[in-house]
Amino acid sequence: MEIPKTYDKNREAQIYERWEKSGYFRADARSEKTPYTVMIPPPNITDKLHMGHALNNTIQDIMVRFKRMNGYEALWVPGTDHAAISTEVVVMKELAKQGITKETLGREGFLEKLWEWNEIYGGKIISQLKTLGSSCDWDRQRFTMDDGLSDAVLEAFVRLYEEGKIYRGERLVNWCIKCGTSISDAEVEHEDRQGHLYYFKYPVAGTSDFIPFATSRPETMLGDTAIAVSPKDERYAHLIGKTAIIPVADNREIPIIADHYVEPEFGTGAVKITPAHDPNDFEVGLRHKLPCINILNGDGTVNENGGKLCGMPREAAREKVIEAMTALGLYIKTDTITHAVGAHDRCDTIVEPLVRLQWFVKMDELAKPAIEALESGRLKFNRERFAKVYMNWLNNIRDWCISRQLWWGHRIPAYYCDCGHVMVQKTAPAACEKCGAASLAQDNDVLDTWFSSALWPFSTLGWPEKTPELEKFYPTDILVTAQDIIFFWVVRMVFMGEKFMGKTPFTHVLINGIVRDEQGRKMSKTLKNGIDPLEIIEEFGADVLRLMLVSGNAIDSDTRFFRERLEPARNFLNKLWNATRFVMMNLEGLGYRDCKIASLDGFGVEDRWILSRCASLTAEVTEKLETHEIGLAVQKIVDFIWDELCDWYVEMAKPRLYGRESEDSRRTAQITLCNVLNTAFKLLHPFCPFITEDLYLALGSTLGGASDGGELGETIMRSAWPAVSAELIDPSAEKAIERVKEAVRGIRAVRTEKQVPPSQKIAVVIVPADSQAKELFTSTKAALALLSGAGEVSVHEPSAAAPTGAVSVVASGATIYLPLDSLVDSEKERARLTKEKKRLEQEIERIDAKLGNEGFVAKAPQAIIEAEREKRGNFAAMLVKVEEELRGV
RNA sequence: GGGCGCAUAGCUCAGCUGGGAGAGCGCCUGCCUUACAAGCAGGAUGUCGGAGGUUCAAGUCCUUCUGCGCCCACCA
Repeated sequence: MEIPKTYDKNREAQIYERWEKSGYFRADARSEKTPYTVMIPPPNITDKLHMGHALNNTIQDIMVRFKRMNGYEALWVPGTDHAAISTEVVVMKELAKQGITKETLGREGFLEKLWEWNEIYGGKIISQLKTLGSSCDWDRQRFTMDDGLSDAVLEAFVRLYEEGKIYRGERLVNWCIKCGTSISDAEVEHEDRQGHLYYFKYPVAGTSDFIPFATSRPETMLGDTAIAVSPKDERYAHLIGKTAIIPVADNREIPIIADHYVEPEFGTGAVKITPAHDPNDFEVGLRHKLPCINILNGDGTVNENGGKLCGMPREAAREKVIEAMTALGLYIKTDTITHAVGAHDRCDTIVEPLVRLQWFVKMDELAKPAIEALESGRLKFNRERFAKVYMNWLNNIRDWCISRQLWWGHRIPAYYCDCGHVMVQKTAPAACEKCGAASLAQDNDVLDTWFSSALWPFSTLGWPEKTPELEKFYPTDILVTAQDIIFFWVVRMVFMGEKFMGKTPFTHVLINGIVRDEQGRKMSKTLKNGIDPLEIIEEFGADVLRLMLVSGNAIDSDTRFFRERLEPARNFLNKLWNATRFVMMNLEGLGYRDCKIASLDGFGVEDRWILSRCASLTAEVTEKLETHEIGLAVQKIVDFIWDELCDWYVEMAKPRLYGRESEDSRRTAQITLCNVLNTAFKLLHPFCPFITEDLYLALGSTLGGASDGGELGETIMRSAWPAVSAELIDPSAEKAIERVKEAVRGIRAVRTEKQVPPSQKIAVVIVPADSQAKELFTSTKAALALLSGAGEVSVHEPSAAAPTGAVSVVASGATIYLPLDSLVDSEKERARLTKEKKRLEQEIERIDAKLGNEGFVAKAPQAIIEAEREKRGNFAAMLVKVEEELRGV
């Protein structure tokens, strides 16, 4: 049988295609099995997927595949997000290259372009997810703007409106002058920037007095409607109630008021109040019933309220105001300060607070069940600190501005009549229900993209229809996402889920870290440091990428992407490939059609050892996956396969496989290898789905195409997860093999020290510590010989005398003699044994100190104390042997 | 202003509920041993950031300091 020496990664595509064709990814709403549901965080159709998506989707796939093999009706719903503003910006940029603007195309024409874009990028994303191996149920693929989800959005909007939880009002919103739309608080990024703090003074009407103040935005003087001072501030007490004059605004007079918002220590202790352009001032304005003068247009230019400055951009207007005030002798000074300014997260333009008529979701009542969900434990985060982030946001939540002055998105279902009546309903009304007029205008705005994603866990299952899917698969089990969208998305899904479904949309939130570049920077388009997952998959295969992404990192911490980190992953898969290849080459004459083990009769101690280790591994990996400790789970699998299985057991089995021992022993080695490999394939399958499928099927067909209820049958992904077989766990076999390993390591070390080449087979004499050890070394003689490069191994009686002219190695179960004749140098032997003696004495001393400590003996757990005593006994016995040897040298 | 994270071998990082410091890469030595040189065997390397504390026992828990990084926030 010809099997290539390395795994062919190009087979991944075929394997995926077969899975898809066979319907293995489908979940059935009518199944009797317990559901396990995961909703993909729908990637934005702005671009193809990046490395962060690769990690995020790998984690989801691991959980889904794990649960599917565990007998759950596992459903992973895939889909994409229209990403309102982000996509609109990207498409506008593309169109600009052709000299087209959205205005020239008109609303209809522009939306057509966006749907075309969606065809291309939505498709790319889906094909990337498939390349990665994602086992999504593609029959259920959704898009946030498809008909069903759009209907859900309308339904949610109308219901919230009817309950008074959505309202329209003039509020101060974050306005992006570049995008020409309002944005939510969450979309504003604060950063410290250098700026100026300008000091001016206004004359106080009817007096010769002036009131000084500081501002970082002088142009807003045009919209000032008061000057506020602290009620406790004696300096200005006499001015309260008087009016100040704004010379640059046609000498408009504004009241001087007292408000606790003012900090007397900052600036001059007096603050100009511009309710239309500052959130604090807006609040002050409400308290004092001040007028609100909006001085800016949506594009950032000064409007008609700015008088002579009308039409001027905000920066230019600022200069003009400063000039004018200086000319009037009302300028005092300028300080340089660093202060936090808000910028739009999509375009980095400084956000302008503006009063606008917008739609809002009233958050106070909606937030309560979301807070309660976490407090009651219905909702859990993988790390406590993420729960804190979630809580902090909810406890300080403000109303959510949901209207956006864009075209790409769900258009707000509000219809306006000239008579002033407003109708909010799912379908356009034929006429005004109040005055009967037929000419109605729909609201021009669309909804914040997160409004539709907030409904994702149930809108994807058919809500508001009562579908069997919704009944079966909601609520979902786990949400895997990154920390940066806890407020944007996680919080909102929770309160919408609580609101419309009466249930928390998921029980576990698994926050994964960010994939950074090798310098630890975030991968971004501007830095051009992004790495395309497809390129990596092309070169190494999806299994290698997946393995690398989840290895060697805690799931919640950020990880750096190095190409060098791919190699260990590739090497490991190559190791597994070759180990399997080796086993398959040695299966001749087995005569079994599967690899089940009914009884351990006739199995060697090394067989029982590896089966025991494999059973422990199964238990550990299962437990780690249940608790979402993915990195720890995969590490255990890799260590087991490479170290215990390949480096020890396979080597130990060789003499038996090569037919140098009995036919029965060969068969038990074969069956053990098949059994352990089969388990290893399954445990590794969620992480590396392709290679494990290939090997599982190859091993199955070598055994004769066994078909016993799916085992080694048609696909690994629908096979049963290995059962945790407690009966296979055998501490005595594990202890025994540890003794053999210790002996082998001792011999190898001596060989290296004496520079005996591997080709030189040396004789080994073993004097076991007791009769049990004698039996052990007798039965593993051939394996030990192979592992230590020995020509002949003879096991003597426990009481046998030491051979002369030999190097001795004292191990736990035996003293081993290597008759190396000419190589033996008694000086060196004495030194070596003395060193060993010292080491043992130190160990014993350390344990004695511990056991001599009253506190330890009184308070430490019994098992810990016992283990220390046992170790001491072992060291003491070895010390006696070493001293004996020392006397003989 | 508030909150959080990180600091462990030359590098990148594991180390879950406290019980004798680990992996990969790199480095040194020797090997093409009939599965694998993408490999095998042997080896060197750490006051687990500093200082206190709790405990029989601290990389692990508490306090504090230092240095990086992140998030939230309306000081004009």
